[in-house]
Amino acid sequence: MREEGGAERRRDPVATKAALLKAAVAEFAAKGLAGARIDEIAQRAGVNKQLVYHYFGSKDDIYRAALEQVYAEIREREKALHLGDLPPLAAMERLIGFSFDYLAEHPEFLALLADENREAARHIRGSERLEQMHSPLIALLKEALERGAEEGVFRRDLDPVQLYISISGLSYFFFSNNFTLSAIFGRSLDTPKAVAERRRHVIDFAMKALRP
Amino acid sequence: MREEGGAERRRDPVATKAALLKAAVAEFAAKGLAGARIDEIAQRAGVNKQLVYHYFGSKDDIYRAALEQVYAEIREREKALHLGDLPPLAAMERLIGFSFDYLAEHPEFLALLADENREAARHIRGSERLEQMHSPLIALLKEALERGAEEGVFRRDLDPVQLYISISGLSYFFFSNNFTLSAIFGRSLDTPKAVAERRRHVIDFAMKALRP
Amino acid sequence: MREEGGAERRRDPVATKAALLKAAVAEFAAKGLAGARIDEIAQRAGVNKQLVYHYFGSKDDIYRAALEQVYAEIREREKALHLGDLPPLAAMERLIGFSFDYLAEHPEFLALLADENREAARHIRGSERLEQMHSPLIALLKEALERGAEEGVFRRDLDPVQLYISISGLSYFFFSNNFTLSAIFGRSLDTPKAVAERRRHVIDFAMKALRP
Amino acid sequence: MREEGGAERRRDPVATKAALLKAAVAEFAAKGLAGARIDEIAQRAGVNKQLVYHYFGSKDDIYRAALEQVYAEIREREKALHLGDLPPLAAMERLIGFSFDYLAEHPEFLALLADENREAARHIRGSERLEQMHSPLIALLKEALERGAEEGVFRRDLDPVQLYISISGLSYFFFSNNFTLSAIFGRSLDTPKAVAERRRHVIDFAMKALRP
DNA sequence: AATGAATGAGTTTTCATTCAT
DNA sequence: TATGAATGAAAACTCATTCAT
Repeated sequence: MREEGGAERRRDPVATKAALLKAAVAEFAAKGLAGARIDEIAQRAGVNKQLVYHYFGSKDDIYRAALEQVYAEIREREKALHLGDLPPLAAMERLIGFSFDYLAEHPEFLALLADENREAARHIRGSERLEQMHSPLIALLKEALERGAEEGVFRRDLDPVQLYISISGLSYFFFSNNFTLSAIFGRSLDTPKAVAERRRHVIDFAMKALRP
Repeated sequence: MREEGGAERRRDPVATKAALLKAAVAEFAAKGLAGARIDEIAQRAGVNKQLVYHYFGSKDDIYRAALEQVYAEIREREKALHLGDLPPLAAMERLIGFSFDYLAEHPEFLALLADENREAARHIRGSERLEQMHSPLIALLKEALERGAEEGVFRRDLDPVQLYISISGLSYFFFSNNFTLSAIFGRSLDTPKAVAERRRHVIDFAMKALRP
Repeated sequence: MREEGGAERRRDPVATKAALLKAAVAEFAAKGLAGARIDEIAQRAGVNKQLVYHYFGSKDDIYRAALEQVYAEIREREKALHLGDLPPLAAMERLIGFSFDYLAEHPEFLALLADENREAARHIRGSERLEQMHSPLIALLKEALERGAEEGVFRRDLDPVQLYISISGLSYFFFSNNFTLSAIFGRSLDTPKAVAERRRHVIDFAMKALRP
Repeated sequence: MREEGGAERRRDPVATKAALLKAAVAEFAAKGLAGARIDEIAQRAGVNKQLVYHYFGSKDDIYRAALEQVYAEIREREKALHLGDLPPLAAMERLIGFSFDYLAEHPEFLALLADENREAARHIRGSERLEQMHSPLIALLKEALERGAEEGVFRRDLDPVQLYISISGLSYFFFSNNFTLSAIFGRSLDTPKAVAERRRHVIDFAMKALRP
């Protein structure tokens, strides 16, 4: 009864660290870097506050670790899409759908990025690890674009990075600003129906834009 | 002998309040609601901290005021576009370009929205004032879409709200996540050249998607 | 009953600051810089802890202020001796006696200096104010030595700074190390009798050393 | 595979304890009792923090051990002077010179004593061991004074304990307050030249004071 | 209207110490 | 003997807010 979730854990550094990281992602996503409380992270993880310092060093350090964690997770999932094995149109549609679904299911990812950007990405700027982590994705996209152009189903003049930003942006803005958009348009955008509708629109919109 | 320097502004409520609001927008944009400091806002405005309470009531209250302020500004600018007076294609292109340019020039707008969304828009949710402020925009967009469909230059099946979100998203994500995108792609996206390039891509991408 | 000493004091910045400084001298003397507690200083002064930060900035800053305070006090007292108006032998004896008595009555002065020296005087190093404060004393001593040499009662080859250090040292060490000396010699050196005995010894010892 | 580097010292209690004690002397001298960190002591000694508790019991206990250690060292050195074998004048001069040189070379001795005195010598008060350790020194001094008085080179009325305190004080104050003295007199007292000059002054001053 | 003084409740971080192996 | 994990109690410092003028 002393812990919120997870097995009985005493003197299990690996589990402790993982629990802290998970709790940190949740807390930072919910309140941002400034609003998050170390106390709360420790409590969510069911351990003593000092362990945050023992394992991570400082609030900034565990924040950085949380960021790397969520990036690693999404990249992991993208890798599992096996885009290279699909025909260009199918690959593109799967990627767009995945981008949408991932953001729908991982609001904490969005929240962490938003905060990090306000601080000009000072925690991850210049991280070679993150850069290497993302280059395969761009390579895959590039290859799909080329194959599609070959087959005559895609335009020839698309930059894969710009395309990635566009695909992400169509979904991202809907989720990141879901509440303010709902407020200014007086229309609930977080219902399952509204989400499904948006999903269709995004795929359709992007695919149309790729036509030659 | 009773004052030290700076512009004469003692006993000028209107100017004081405006100065506080401007300072608040800057401070909240830079640090978020939790990270912002009342002290700092007062200092930026060159007045005593207590006046924040005098004029606005509380931190949350001045935050809400800052939000309404930035929304009012962008809507003001959109109104000045006179989209209704242009042919559909031109109107659409102007709107897309404006959305891009406004975000480029008003990073504080982005920053405020990001924070408000993490808190589920609790400060502006249900604000009828904001809703009314935005309905003319949607009406204009709807009308442009209809005219364009009539002329055969736009698809028929587009929802103006979805389209607005898509147009905004293509620009928004680029700016809101400019720093993290730069970091993961190892490519500076905040140079004038990168911004101009993105602008071209966004207009081109969106216009292509609207084709019948 | 809410304050330890001093008059009722609300919204009296000068009195508040003075009370804090007095409390700081006592606390730092008793526990050293590292051992002193800001909380305790505020409590001793009967005010809120935050006022320490309001008026002084930080723990180090109020520590520096406490040091300057005790130096100012001793110099004030030395000035009141009017050594220049006395014949050389009398002037010297009065100075030696004063040095002894002041340390006897101001253990906090010793304690503060001890701590500051362990930190290589980092708080006062290079303080022009302190240097200027002390130069008149050395000038007076120099003049007394010269007059005494003229009259044939003092040796000719004495450096006033060295002499000052010697005079101070004979008293200082007795007080600064009173407890450890008592412990290793198994002899209480803090009784009135022991102090009086030491006083006689110091004056006698120093005056003998000055003979030509 | 179980150790990372450094000298072989696993399972060598004597060496471990000595390393801890040496590290403790350095740490306590540098930061005082309150400012010293158990963690730091362990790290300086290259062992686990828990061993401090294993071998010494608590922070106070290892502090006490450090104090006894430095006292034992200086007494050891004094014993090696063989003052009893020298003629009175030579013995006295050697003792004065030694007192000066030892303090010059052992700043940690001074630093430890200063802290212990602020706490009224609570760690060593009543230590019979220390008292016995020091009585031979006083006996030697007494005997030298008597022999000198016999020979007519020293005054007759000197108490050996007072004399010891005076001799020590002349050197001690110079070193213990070297930094604050440098600051208030605007004159570097820690250069080799200044130290040599002070050494001459101290010996000269004390020897002059002993003349009949 | 405007100010500076003052406060209480936090917040990150530190640290001596104990536990489990 | 030796280690790293874990803890509870505090410490410096912060901050939104209220008070008195």
